[in-house]
Amino acid sequence: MQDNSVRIKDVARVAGVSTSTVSRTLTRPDKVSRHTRDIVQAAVQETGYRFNHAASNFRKQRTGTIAAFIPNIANPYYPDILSGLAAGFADTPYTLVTVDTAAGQEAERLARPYFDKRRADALVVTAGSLAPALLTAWRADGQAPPVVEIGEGPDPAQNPRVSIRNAEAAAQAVAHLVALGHRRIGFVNGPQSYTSAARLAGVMGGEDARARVTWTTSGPLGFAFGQSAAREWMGLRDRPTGVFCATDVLACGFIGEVMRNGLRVPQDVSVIGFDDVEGMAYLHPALTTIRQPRFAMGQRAAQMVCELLDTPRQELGGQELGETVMAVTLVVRDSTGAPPASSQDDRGVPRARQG
Amino acid sequence: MQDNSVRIKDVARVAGVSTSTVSRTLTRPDKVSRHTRDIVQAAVQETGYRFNHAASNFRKQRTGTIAAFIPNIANPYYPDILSGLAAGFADTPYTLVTVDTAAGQEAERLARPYFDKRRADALVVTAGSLAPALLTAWRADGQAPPVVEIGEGPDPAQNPRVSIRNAEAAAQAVAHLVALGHRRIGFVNGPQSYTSAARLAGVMGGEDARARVTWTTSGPLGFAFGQSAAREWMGLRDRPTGVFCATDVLACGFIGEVMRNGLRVPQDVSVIGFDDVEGMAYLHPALTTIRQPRFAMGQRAAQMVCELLDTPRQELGGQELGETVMAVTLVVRDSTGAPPASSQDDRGVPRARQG
DNA sequence: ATCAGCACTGCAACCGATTGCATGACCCGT
DNA sequence: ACGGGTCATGCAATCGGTTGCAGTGCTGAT
Repeated sequence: MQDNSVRIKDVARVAGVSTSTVSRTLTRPDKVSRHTRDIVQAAVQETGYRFNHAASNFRKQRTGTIAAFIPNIANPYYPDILSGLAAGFADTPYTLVTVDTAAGQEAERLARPYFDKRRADALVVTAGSLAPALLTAWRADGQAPPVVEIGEGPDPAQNPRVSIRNAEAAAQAVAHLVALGHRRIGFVNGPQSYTSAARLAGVMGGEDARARVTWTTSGPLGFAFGQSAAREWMGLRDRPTGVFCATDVLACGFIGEVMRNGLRVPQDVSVIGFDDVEGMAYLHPALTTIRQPRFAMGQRAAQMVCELLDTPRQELGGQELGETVMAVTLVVRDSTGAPPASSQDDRGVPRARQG
Repeated sequence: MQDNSVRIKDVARVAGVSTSTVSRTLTRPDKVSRHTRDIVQAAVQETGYRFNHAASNFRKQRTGTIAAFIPNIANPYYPDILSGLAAGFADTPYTLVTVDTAAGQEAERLARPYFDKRRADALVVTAGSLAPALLTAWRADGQAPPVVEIGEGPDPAQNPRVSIRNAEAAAQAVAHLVALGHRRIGFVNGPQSYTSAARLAGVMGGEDARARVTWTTSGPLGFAFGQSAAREWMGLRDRPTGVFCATDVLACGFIGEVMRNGLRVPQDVSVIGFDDVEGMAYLHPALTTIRQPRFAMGQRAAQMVCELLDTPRQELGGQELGETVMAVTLVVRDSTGAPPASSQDDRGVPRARQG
């Protein structure tokens, strides 16, 4: 009843039809008459046949694999993206393979092999996982499978992409601080990248926002740099009263260090993060942040991949899918508030000395 | 020079040998004469041939895939495990596929398909990702690939396993609190599982430790339950002065809520976590915890998988590999300290009313 | 009655590497 | 010089579905 060596030909024998018919019954039931279909299905039951994806994929010259590159799996930004991708591929025949490129450090060794149609049917590359130049070069190889990008990247997009408006979102974060009355604002940015450039542009965007941003710094994503940014901030003469961190993780490291030094958040300094990563709502203070719909972004990317793959080579495939831009949300929690009283009087351009 | 349609037979033609020879040159160079090998390798260069793993795997009736099941990818416990696994498989022909089983909720749909040699060459199942009963049942299927377990599980181990001594480690955490002078100790445990049972056993292990544990609770892993545990704790009459949380995430949620209510850590309550998850060292206060060597555990598991797969069916394979037990480390940071003065006098069995 | 058109099914080649078995060359001991 | 052994290599079947093409039978229109 359920031997491990049941093949399509065994089913065919039992059903008294050819393997072609069994194959068709399994993959395109509409091409087979109702009668035959029933017979074959009964035979499948009787034999305990289980479909062999590997063989099918091989014959079809596909892999059934989608590779997703992420810069650092330890960064809590990615789990939701991956869940979204997984959800998006859940009812498809595709298997998701996640590759941590160590922020691109190991890209040559780990990612390069996937730029080959025989290794993956499509690729999902998240911002920061691969130098854009490498992506372009490898993508041009001819052997490369289609790619879908997630996050900020070169404009216009070379591939279908799902993203957010980083500049606008960053501006929104700054606006939140300004609305609370902050007149000296700091910005802790991530390392040089399209993403950080966009966010910086957003922060510096408005005439009057720019005047209020008195301090910016940038460094590697991760708690450690949040911590050093806090140290830097503490050493400042006219400390910004509101600090926007380009990432919740940075914000978390920043807040921890600031509090360790006896300062209070938001009484002494307001901090707003970005991403709305898991857990930050449970800290004290709960982190105010800009939420990215990461799950939905992953899911949408998966959907794009499927469209790309289902669409026969009729058109350029990629170009038509274009870019899906998702909305972010300001999530106000407890890490932002009015600036300390001593700086309440400040207006416009910050003064050189604190009152 | 580099067409996408270069196959082994093209290389053979260019080299003037048979495909068998090319294949052997590629996979078992020692079976080919030095002379021929050079010729073939030159032909490989010239043609730009790239090996087709899918075809190779298919012919060899393997998949080249190792599936790893984890309960929840959003839990910061797993990234390091996955990195370790990835590192362990880095120089092997295996591809790691990560499957989030939603704590086993979706196991039937997501994990079951992999219990089939045609889907994966081996499985890595982490504690909590799959009900042990399902694992046993599916494993017995005959079609199932070998599995390696990570974490606590049924004793004796049915499969090769890498683990830590959860009971001892938990006892160590309690001992740390006791050594600091705590006489009323609380334990916030995870949901019912082999892991939580072992930790509870450890907590309750010693005669005198048991007397000191005045409160235990258990619930789902995650920040939210850490928070509710804190609320529960705050409502207690004779609050434990030291609390051991079975997970850093629980500890984090616990501390956040406690501080939000104006209490200080460790001045008012000491909290020790478990795992040493990323980021917890940057919080305020930095979390004292028991470190699990997660990366090494993943790496060791990968190594076991390879041994299992390399070893021909000569012996039972699994049984001989047994269990690798790794050492944990107490990492003392700032979330634990002496109990508050008001409870310093407490000795031995806690009193019913606070002095 | 005839035939185009359609629906269904079978035949057999095919995806690309692997490998058991056969072959031929050559070596060695007796 | 011959039988047995070793080494290197080639032949061809094989892994398990898939699919282009051809064949069969039936319907409906003329």
